[in-house]
Amino acid sequence: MVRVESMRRRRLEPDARREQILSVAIRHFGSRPYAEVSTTDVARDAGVARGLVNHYFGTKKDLYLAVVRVMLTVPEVALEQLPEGDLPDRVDSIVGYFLDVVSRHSTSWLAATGAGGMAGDADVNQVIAEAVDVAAVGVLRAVGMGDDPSPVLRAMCRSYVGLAICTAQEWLQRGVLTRQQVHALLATSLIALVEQVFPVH
Amino acid sequence: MVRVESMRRRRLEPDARREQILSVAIRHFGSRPYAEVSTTDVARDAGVARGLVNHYFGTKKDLYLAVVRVMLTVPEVALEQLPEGDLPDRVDSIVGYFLDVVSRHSTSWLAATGAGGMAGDADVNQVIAEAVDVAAVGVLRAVGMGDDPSPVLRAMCRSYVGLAICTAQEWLQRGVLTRQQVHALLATSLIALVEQVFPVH
DNA sequence: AGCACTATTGACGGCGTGTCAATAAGCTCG
DNA sequence: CGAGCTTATTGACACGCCGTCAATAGTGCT
Repeated sequence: MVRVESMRRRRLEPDARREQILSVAIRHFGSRPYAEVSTTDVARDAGVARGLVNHYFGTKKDLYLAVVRVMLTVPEVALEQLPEGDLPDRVDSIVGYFLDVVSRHSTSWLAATGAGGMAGDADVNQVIAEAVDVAAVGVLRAVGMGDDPSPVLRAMCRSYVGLAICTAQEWLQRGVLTRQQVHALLATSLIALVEQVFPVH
Repeated sequence: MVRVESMRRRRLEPDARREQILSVAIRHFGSRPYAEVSTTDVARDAGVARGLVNHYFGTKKDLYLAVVRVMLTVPEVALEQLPEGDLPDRVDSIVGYFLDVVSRHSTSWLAATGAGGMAGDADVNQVIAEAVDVAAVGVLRAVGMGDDPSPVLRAMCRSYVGLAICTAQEWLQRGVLTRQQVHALLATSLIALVEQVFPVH
């Protein structure tokens, strides 16, 4: 059952080989927890010696970091849409867009965010923290407090992004909340923050 | 430099030995990420053969689960205080109590919650999810919607607990927010949820 | 003192990981 | 077309950590 290509060594461009291994790693880390994925599995599925994985992505954790980066950079793309209208409309659009993105590729997104921490590992936390921060500034721009936000404003908005992540996890993993309920919760929370908490500082 | 007691075997009651090993494990897992803690370290610091750790707590993950359970059961104690007064007063008291508990033993709490996931491990997630759920029903009781809350109400309040956890992490790990700002954010968010989102369902 | 119970040990086998010299695939040039 | 060179790729090595289990030795009891 082994392919003929795997009998003979195939020599690929470094970029192509790296991309191929990365895709296999994404599939594995997306469906199983970190500890249950071995670099041997990834190498075997990629039809490649295990040492090559270490050659392209140093350690196993580095490979995992690359995977998480790919999984989290997906939502960044279409934040360029500038919603017009008053505050409730803009909030509705940004919340709806977030729920769209999250529910589309829910499994990988859940794997990336649910991996939040990997038992307190510093590097993984930093990658997720950066993604949360860019999402926070995106939210700030969407609600009209965009240009050059203060550090405290950014921090508060990071907290809101944390709420959004937790609520989306609650929505997707357990089935108890409907999308409408999730939407209402996130929208009214954001409006309350923008109107009552953010202006004070 | 080795203690005289460690030269000779010491025989302890199972409960005492288990407690001793657990305390050492708490110290280690509280200061280092999961992967960087070996059962060899724990056993050596406890002055005990490594096999004994496996004998009391089956696998390494089971030991870690016991540690996380201890770290998370701390906040449950004094939720029995029933704050009287109108909604803002009750919200203020519950938020202040939460921030007190969290800031008191911040390191272990951060280790337990920041471990949120351990890279998607099912068992660890379930332990944290249970702690979040009991916190959610505590919040619901504190705000007066306590008796027999519906599943959707519990789910929404779990989301709010997620916001509280993320905000506390933001507060304790980075230093950008003050306690007053964190308090205001959590209080107004909870009030908005109670007044505008919860009643609809 | 001798004995039985059991807490405790130490070694064994296995797995996963990171490293590094050796190998061969594919391109270039005579 | 063949020799040579670059380098992508391999395979084996050593190390560390984990779970298991029979063997060992504390400790109380008769």
